[in-house]
Amino acid sequence: MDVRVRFAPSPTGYLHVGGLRTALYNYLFAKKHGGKCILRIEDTDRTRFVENATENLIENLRWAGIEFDESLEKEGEFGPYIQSERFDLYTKYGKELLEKDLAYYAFDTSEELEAMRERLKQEGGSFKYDRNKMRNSITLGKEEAEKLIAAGEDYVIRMKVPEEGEVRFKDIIRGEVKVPCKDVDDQILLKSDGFPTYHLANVVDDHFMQISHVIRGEEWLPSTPKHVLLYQFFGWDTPDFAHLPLLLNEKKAKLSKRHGDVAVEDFRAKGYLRDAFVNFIALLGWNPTGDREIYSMQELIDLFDLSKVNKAGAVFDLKKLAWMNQQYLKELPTSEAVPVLKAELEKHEVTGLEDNYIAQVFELFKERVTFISEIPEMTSYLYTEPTEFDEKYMAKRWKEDTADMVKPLIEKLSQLEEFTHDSTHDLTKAHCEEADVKMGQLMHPLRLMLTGISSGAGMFDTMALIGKDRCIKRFETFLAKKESGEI
RNA sequence: GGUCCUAUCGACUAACGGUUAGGUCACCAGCCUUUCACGCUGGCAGUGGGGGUUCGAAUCCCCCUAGGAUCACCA
Repeated sequence: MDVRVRFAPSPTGYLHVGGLRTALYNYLFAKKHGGKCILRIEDTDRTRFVENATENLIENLRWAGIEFDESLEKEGEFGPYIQSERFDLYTKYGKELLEKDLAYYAFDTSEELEAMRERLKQEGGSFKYDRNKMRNSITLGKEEAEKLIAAGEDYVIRMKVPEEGEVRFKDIIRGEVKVPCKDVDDQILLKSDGFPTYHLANVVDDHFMQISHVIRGEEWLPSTPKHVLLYQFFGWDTPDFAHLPLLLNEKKAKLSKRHGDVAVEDFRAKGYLRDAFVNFIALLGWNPTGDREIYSMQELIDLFDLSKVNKAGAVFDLKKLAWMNQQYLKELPTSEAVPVLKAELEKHEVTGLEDNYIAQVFELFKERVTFISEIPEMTSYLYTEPTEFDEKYMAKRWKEDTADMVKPLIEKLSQLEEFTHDSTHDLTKAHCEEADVKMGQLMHPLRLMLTGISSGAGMFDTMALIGKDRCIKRFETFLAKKESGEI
């Protein structure tokens, strides 16, 4: 059988990380089996139309490295790939069900349905549609129903779930699932505006697009019996199902927009690296070996195994994501980092630096940060002379005699022709041996005078980056301030 | 409340009847070191409970408990 899978999001205006994981697994599965991965937009809810939502979706998926074999932008032979343009299909198959007596008209208003649910709640038990007590073509009779429709009354079409028996289906991840028919609701198939609900549209489209495997989130598991029944009603083959474990927040509830970031673009904006993010998402619910964390997209494809995906939900841990990002940041080619860092520096009004200089800054700081965006702030002393000096650091490292100890070294440094990491290092080392002081005794005061803070890259690298003239000037300024008692 | 799903360190996971239950994040300690990081080494920490099946159970079955999802003219 040809593998054909689809990612079928509704255009809500953003791509949820759970959606990205679903799209990714569909993609990995298709690639692994040499099949096709399809993108279908499910926009049957007219009330939720969002401008540019589809473009946003596609753009974010593309960023993640997920390319579809068939989509709105790349039509295959099973289009259209957006449900609002497949309207007639759903009408046709809704009608077919009506003719087969596997569906019926219902005229209940939302108030009447509300009242029914309230009543059912009082009685205890389920809240499913009470077919025999409501206003529909079963209680009213076909003729009366047609009269109402002719008179212009609003109606929906509901599926007629058998009263006896049970629905069974195989889930690749969970095994066999069974649900008694009496617990399956008479789902609305066609709404009063004539548009289909997800359930009808999804089944019809999956059938005609020849989808072989339905890979989606676990939230769809409870409605899958309805879908299976629909396949049976139509006499169509049922695809294989795989319901992915939910992505959870710290409280172990479904990750939702209410708490923190869930949109892929939020993570992008924060500066997460594409490969790191995708790697992390891929490992939520599955790990190919258990003794490795870093995998390329190609490795994920080669190793992907749907049947080994976890059943239990996975908590989305930002700390591990941060670690993952750092791992990728360390390996990021400097040429790719430079434009990003340059833009970040511009946000801090640092401009006019040579690419080569920015590259050196990145090299020195990539192992000290999670995001490139953190670099400008922690390297501000490279661009402007420090005016504040960490008091704790000063108290700890600047003693009575420090000025006198440091002056001879500064004098020697100022004589240096070549001011590089090696030359300053060699000179300082020789000086320390000669003067019989430990390197640390001088390194800290130098750092204090030059940067004002206690952390940063190696001192000799830092000096080389600041340059001889600026270094000497900062030493002198600091010493003068010390002498005048300003600091 | 009905239905369905789920249950290995705090978190992500490996072990698909036989391992001293492994790896990673986080945390702690040490090493490295001119600081901060990185890195390295070590440590803490887990099969929810009870019954079965079996020579042997994290793994298979049942019950309990706990969590979650779902029950819209949303997807």
